[in-house]
Amino acid sequence: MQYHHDMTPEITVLDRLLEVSELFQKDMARAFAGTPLTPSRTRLLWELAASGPSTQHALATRLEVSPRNITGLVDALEAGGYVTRSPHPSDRRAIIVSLAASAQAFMRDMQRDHAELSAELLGAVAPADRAALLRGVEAIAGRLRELVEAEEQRGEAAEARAVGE
Amino acid sequence: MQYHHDMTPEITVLDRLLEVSELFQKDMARAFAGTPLTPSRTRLLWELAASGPSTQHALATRLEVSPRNITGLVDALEAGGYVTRSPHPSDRRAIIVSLAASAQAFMRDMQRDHAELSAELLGAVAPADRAALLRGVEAIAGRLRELVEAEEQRGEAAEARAVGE
DNA sequence: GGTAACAATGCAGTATCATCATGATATGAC
DNA sequence: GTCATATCATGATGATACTGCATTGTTACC
Repeated sequence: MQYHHDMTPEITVLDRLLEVSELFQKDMARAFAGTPLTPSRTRLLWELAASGPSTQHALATRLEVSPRNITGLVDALEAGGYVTRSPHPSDRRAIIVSLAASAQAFMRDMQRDHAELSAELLGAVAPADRAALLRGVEAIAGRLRELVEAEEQRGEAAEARAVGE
Repeated sequence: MQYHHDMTPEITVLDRLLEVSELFQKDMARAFAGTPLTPSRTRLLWELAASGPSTQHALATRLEVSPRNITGLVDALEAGGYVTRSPHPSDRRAIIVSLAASAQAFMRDMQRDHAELSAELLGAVAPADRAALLRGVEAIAGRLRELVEAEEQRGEAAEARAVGE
C-alpha cells in the first residue's frame, strides 16, 4: 500500500473512529477500576436502566447471551448492591431483576457524565462543522448497522447449511 | 438538562460513536470466530505490523502489559503460525518476534478490508458533509486523547500520593 | 391429572487475559 | 572474575465471560 505524505481520507475516518473506540474502552476500564463493574455487567445495567425491571430470561434474549450467563452477571451485580432480585408477581418460576435505589442514582450520574463528555467533545468541533458531523456520524452508524446485520444473516445461513448437510 | 421532542445533538453524537464502537467490536469478533485471534492477540499483530520485528520486552512496554502476558500471547500466535521467534543477533537473552510470511499477507488483507470498509462507510455520508465530518472526527479524537491522558496522569498522581503516605 | 414446556440455577468445563514469584541465562560495569 | 541487572520462560493463581447439561420447581395444555 502506497502512502502519500497526505493521508487518504478513507483511511483516516476509519482509523479515527477505531481510535475513538479504543479510547472509550480505556476510559471505561479506568473509571470502573476498583469496582465490580465490567463491560458485560455495565451492559446489563444499561439495559435495565433502559427497559426497566425484567426477568432474567428477557435480559438473556435482549443481550443475546445464555440465560445461564445472566444468572452469573446478576449474581455479581446483586453482591455489589447494584440490582435486586424479586419474585415475579404472577409467575412463580420467574425472577424480576431491578436496579437498586443506589444504582439508579449511579446511573443518573453516569448519564450526566455521558452528557458532559458529549458536550465536551462536540465543543472541540468547529461550530460550522457540527451539523455535518452529526449527519455524517449518523450515516456511518446506520451503514455499519446494516453491514453487521447482513454479515450476521450470512453467518446464520451458512450455519443452517452446515446443519442440513 | 431540557429534552425537547427532538434529541439534543450532544447526546446523539456520543451515542452514535458508542454504537459504532460496539458494532466494530461485534464485527471483529465475528470475523475472527474460528481463528485463534482475539482482541489482545490482534492488537499485538497490529503493533508488530506497525513497528516491525521487536523483542518481547519492547512489545510489553508498547502495549502496556506485563512481559509475562506477552509470552502467552506470542505462544498462541506462534502456535497459530502468525509470528515466529528468532534469536536476537547480538543479545542472546532477547528474542525477536516477527510476523510470519503468511501473516504478512494476512495483515495486507486486513488492511485492504480496512480500506474497503472505510470507503464503504464514507460512501454512506453525503458528499457535501464529508470534509466537515473528517475534521469533526479528527477534532473529537484529539480531544478525547487529551482527556484520557489527563485522567491517566491524575490517576498516577493519586497513586504516588497513596504510596507516599 | 399427566405431560410437556419454561425459568432459574448448580455443576462442570473452556478460553482469555491478566497478575506475581521464581529461576535460568546473558550482559555489562567494576 | 564478580555482581547487579535485564530478558525471557514456567508455574501458580485469579477474575471474567462464556458454554452445555441436568435438576428443581412452576405453569400451561389436553
